[in-house]
Amino acid sequence: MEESASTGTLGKAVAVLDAIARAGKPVRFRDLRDLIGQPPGTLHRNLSNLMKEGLVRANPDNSYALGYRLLTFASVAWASNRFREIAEPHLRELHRQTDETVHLGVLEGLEVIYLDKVESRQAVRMHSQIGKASPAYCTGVGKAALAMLPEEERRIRVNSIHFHAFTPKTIATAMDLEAELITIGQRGFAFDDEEHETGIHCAAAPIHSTDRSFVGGISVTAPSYRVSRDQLEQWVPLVSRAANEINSDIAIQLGPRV
Amino acid sequence: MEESASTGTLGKAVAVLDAIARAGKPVRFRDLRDLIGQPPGTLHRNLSNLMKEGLVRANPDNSYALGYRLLTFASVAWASNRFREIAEPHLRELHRQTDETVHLGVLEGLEVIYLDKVESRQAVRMHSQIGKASPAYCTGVGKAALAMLPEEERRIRVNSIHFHAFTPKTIATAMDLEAELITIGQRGFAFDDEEHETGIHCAAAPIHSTDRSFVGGISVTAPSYRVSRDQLEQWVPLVSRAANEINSDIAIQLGPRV
DNA sequence: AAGCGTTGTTCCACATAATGGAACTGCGTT
DNA sequence: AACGCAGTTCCATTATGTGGAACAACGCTT
Repeated sequence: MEESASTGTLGKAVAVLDAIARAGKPVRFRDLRDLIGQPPGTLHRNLSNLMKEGLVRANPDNSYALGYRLLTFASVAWASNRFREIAEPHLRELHRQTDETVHLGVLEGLEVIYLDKVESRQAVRMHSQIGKASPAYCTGVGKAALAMLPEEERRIRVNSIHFHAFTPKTIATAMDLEAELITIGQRGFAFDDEEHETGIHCAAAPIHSTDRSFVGGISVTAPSYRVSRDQLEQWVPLVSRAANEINSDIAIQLGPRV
Repeated sequence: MEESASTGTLGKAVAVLDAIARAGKPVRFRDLRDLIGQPPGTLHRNLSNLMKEGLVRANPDNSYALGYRLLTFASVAWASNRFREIAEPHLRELHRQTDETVHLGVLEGLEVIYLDKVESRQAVRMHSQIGKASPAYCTGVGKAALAMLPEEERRIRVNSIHFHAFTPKTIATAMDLEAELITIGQRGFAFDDEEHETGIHCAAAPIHSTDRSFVGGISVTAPSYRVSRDQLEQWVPLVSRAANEINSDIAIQLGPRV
């Protein structure tokens, strides 16, 4: 009963996009060939088609980068996203209350994708993180979101994670994560205690559509040297309240049917 | 000698993405079917594949929206873009000098895609416009960029434009645009005199890679009621200087070969 | 509440488009 | 100048997408 049939031709094209994205810089033909193992003829045609569609861009030195059309698609995806729109005022309020960086993220497979961000120091480019994907198992938003999944679904996902210890405090086994998620599910909020990046911790709370087809979370993030664990814990009610308000706004605005 | 072969399967998948993007809001199956004319079976499979790849997302009410993975691709595309990176300090400087909104855009076919923006009033969401596509023929950046194309290429593009008079001042014929572009090419800068949106005008200057495989521009935009045409003209040297500095930085940093 | 029209889903014989090995081109290197 | 490798083109084979039609699910009307 294997249901996950391949996406055929499309999957191969997306694999090319993904390889370029993972590289994080322009890649040459040969590097791509090694990364995804497509024979030269096939890869060449894929790139050629992607370029015609504006999804890939060739530099004059025969290196390839992601195309500008992806920006346009993302711009629309972002602007027309209801969850983000509904959450926005609550992010601002939470930021006003804490004066620290507030994130909104959504769970996509095993990753959290950040949909929005409000940060104290506007000097840093605001959109630098929008769209960024991070592992769910070592981020506050990610753990809060995972904890909201139905038990069966949660277990499947947890068991397919490839753990990497980003810091000494990273939860690095399925068993530990499972235990942590149960705790988070019970108390309704999560911490990231320097699990992704040393010196950065956060408090997070889950948000979700009523049918949980969409799960995500919000968080308040701060450097450990400036904000104590105690302070973080004192913010939990604020974070939880914001999350609850978002949840209820979602339930109201997207209808009980959703 | 028709060279523009179709992109086959990929093209049809992208047509679906494009239709959803154009709608600017979640669309239902039937609407998509009408928009792109794919038979139900085909459309259903395309959507199914796009969803498996995370490029499309289904709402519980059977409407489809662009997927979160597009945000991630765009995030990488934006962060790893050298032109944007090189231009950034010059945008900031131009903003400092004028205290008005500064744009960086790149020409993609017949459209300008905005890569960056620095605006005076930070109250408005900064990334609201990043990735946005606008017609080239009625924007300052677009006209400046078109004017930099080799004559033959420019004429081909101008002749394939479908003009729409957004305002009474919009240039709406290929002949008028051609004349305007020649003028712009000679003097080295462009204005948008309320041609896209009544009450908004701007001064722009072209930027380009040395081989002109990439053309774009920067602009200073302001509402007419607050900034006079005279003021705009006085800013032209600043805009031109910033553009020239970007051009020379590009030439240096991306190498004479590029 | 039943029936009907609309909307979305599945299936399968067929046609088309993708595949990839191999031969080729051209650029950079010694 | 000749070598080697990155990148490109070609084409017979094969896998994949195609779309009509039959089917299922939903919601709206009577």
